[in-house]
Amino acid sequence: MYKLVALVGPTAVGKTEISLQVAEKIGAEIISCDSMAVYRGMDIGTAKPAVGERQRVAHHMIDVIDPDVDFTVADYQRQVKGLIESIHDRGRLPLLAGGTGLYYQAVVDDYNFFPVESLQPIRQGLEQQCDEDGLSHLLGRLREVDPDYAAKVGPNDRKRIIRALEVYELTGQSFSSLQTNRPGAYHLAAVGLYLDRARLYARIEDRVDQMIGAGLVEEVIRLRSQGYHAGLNAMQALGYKQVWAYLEGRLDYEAMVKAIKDETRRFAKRQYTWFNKDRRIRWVDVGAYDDIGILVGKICEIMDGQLLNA
RNA sequence: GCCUCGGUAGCUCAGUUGGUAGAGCAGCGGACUGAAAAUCCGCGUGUCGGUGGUUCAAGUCCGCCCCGAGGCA
Repeated sequence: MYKLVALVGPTAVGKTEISLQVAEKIGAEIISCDSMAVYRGMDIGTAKPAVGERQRVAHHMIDVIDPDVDFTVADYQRQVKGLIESIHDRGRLPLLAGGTGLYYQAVVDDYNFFPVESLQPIRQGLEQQCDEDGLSHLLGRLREVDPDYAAKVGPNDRKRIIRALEVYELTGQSFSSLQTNRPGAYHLAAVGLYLDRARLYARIEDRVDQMIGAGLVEEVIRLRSQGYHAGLNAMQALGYKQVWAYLEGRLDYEAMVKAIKDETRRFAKRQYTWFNKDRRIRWVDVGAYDDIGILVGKICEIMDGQLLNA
């Protein structure tokens, strides 16, 4: 069984520098656990580690595809599984570092994703039916083929209702019956970086201002000139979505900046909600340390302890 | 000094002829298996500036005080 070390936490908590130092100290390679850092050309708004930082420690799952390519949690998991193996083969440790809860969970709990050919035509058909007959009609159909999931999903959760029907059409099996996992798939050591809301929110505001100062708007203009459009999944990323709205005249400049900050704060809150659920994560209060070296030492100590007990 | 307007949730404000208060934004809690930085669900969080009256009952009426903005001297 492979060892897997994870460092998670909300956006702007300081993951990048801490994870670099942890990786250097424990001899790890970093596997980015970030759904938006996979896209090339989206650098400023995703706060990717700088090129120099990526030379300090080997990084994976950053800049792996262009923004108009479909990329899913299943793609992510498949690639990361391979990386964990090859990193161990090199005699190093894999450090899963980031803030995308679903991607983290899909790896550490080894979610079961069945193989499918093409899902877009079926999904688009369902989208169209939803527009024509209404979402409640689709929910009614879901009740017939997967009553468990129909009872669980929110009646307005269009994405999940459509997805569940899509899975049924693809596999002939109910969505809920296919949702299996293996929580003990790795020897896991997981640390969460915590910072109280007041300080985290102040950091978020600063960072958004910095991103804009560093040319976030110009980055989106460049993506637009390269032919990418606002409807892409990649462009739903925080910051990018609001800049597009600004460029298309749907938000004025001030409202754009406010929207990015507001949405980023809410995102950080959702990240806490997600990671709080995983009881294996040991939380470290970043705000309690003035010296990052001591903080890193503490994190490594916790990780060592978890790996020994595994 | 006098006059006017204002002081209600974190912010901006609403609050009929008196019946212990509600909107937006912000915030908080939760869910989450192929879009996840996505998507969805739930929750008003309050010395109504202070104080003394009138009243069965005061955010609403009266007195005094405090604070802010403007006006007149």
